[in-house]
Amino acid sequence: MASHAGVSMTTVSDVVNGKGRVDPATRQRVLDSVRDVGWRPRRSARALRSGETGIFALCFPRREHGVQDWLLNADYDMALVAACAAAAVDSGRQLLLAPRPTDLEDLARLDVDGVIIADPQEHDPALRILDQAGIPTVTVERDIRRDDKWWVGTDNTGGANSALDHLTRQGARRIALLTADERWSWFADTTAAYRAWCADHRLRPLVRTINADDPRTSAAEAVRSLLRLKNPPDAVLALPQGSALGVLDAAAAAGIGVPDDLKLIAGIDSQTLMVSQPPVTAINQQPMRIAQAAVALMIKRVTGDDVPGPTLVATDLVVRHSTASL
Amino acid sequence: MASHAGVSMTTVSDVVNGKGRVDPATRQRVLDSVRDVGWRPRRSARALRSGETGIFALCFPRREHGVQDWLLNADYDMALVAACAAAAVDSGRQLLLAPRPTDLEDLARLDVDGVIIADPQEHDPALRILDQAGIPTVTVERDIRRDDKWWVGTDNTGGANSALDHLTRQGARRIALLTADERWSWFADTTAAYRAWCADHRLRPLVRTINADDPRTSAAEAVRSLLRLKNPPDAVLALPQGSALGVLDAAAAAGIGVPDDLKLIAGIDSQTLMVSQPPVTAINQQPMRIAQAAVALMIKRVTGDDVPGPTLVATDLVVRHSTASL
DNA sequence: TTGAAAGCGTTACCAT
DNA sequence: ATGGTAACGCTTTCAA
Repeated sequence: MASHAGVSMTTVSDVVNGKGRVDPATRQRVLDSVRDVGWRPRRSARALRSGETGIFALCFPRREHGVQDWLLNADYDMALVAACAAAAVDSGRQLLLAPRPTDLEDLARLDVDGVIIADPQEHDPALRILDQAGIPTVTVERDIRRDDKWWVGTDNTGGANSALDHLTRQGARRIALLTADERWSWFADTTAAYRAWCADHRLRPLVRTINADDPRTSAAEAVRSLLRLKNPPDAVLALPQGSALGVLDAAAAAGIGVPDDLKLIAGIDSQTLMVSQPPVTAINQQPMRIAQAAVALMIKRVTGDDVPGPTLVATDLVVRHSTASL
Repeated sequence: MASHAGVSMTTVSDVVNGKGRVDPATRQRVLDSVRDVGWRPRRSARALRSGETGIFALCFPRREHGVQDWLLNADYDMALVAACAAAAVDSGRQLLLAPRPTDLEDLARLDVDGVIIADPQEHDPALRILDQAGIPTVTVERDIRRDDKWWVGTDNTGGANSALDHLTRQGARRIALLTADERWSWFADTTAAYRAWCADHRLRPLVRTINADDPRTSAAEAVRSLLRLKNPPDAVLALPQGSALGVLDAAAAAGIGVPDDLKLIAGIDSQTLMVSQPPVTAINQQPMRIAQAAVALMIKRVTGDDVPGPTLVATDLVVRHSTASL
């Protein structure tokens, strides 16, 4: 390449990196050669030289069923992935999709500038390994056992409050919560917010923990039992992805009308909730904003900027027919 | 690292690469040092040396609205991404998510062993650039203007035939097709298959091209006009993602019962079709198998193996209530 | 069984 | 304004 243009490697490097010290004529000659030869810089060589790969990794939890289903099949995850990739590209970087690193072997493969961990579990082992290896990490949602400011998360408390207030405004007097495994901050924080809200309003909390791996069926079961209470709920906040459909199933089976006899809000939005009968009001967790915030935070972390604390992203209540007042 | 273990770089390299020539004792000593020092090989250095990055890129079309929505919001794409990533990892590689390269700048950033192009358009410019740069490429679905065997695709013809046969078996006599821009092979091939099937069955084809960017509304409009025909269809095969819901909308608005008066099959499956009223029979395009095939093909391409021709993946008809017979 | 040295492509530094 | 050289961390080749 250098020889084709009749200049030194240094000059080529200066030209492609826009260093001002090259003579305009030389500069043009080099650029022409670059086009002619079809030359392009090798990322690996640059990475080796600079110590930076220009790549962030996004790691989803591994499911137990096998590698096939790393990613939850939720609309939320799709938006998160797409927006992370877009944000990475906007910053001149790229996004690698990887499974959670579980051992040093995995780490060896994962030669990136930073790792974004989606939905960390309590004491997430991947985080321990990454910390140990000194790889900059940012989590999407927080590891509930980790004291750390490098995370971006949904404002679960605000989301819960706006949902509960909305239900109250629509006439609900006894609101049940369907939650799941509290090792995830989403469930833990929202449940805490729900209890606090109930205390504020002098209401008795009505919480059922369901199985997030089989949300529809287990939500339906939970609602069936709730409806048999002597003082049954007139509204449900159904957190886990997919659980709202189970609530609809149970209501339909019991001849309970939604929203007339039972109002319903889903804790996370998805396309199915727009199509269901009736369409279900949902908390939009703003995956795109979360993704942008995560990448922005990662950039701060790798460039050495400090941050005062975690980033909270406000939710947005998408009102649909399942919470219409009569 | 080498000095910590008291051996040469060569030996370290041989140990971590499992070359058999090292003495077991030495080997163990090196492994211990690796653990102690927390050393891990740098991918960039290996890549520089070997010329292989161990990374494949998956490039989705850019939408016009901005970088935010590269990925279509379909379940199909989600599954494709996840399964490509999984397949890449299974082969010891990793998957990078990138926008379509549009110029040489983009290519410079994209230092990967191969690029998987999802849903190429007619004469996709990204393919031209990649070919020009000599970067191995595989497409998911085929560029209809490209004569090439390095693609994996859905068996659109088989899918169309099984859908049409199923409709016929369920009593349909006049089947309409909703398709879209035939620059995509999916629409082009399925439409051709539909016409051939009609010819075989001595039926007059009834085709409407709708706007895939606004599928629900434009499908509803198309169906509304179809229902006004003197000889209206009693079944619809609605190809574009989301169009089946528009068909349901139009039918409901016109007081036409599905499946009683109008049977419906969606050309691509999604979660919403399981929830809609009624649930809609759909062609499962097997995104996971497509993804596995794409990565497998890419591996063949980069390792120099030849292939006889493109890979076709069979579809699977998921029967739901919208095609029940009376 | 092990080691020394060259070289992958790039950029920083020091010379000219 | 430009060039030479070293160095980034690894693997391959050749030598001991």
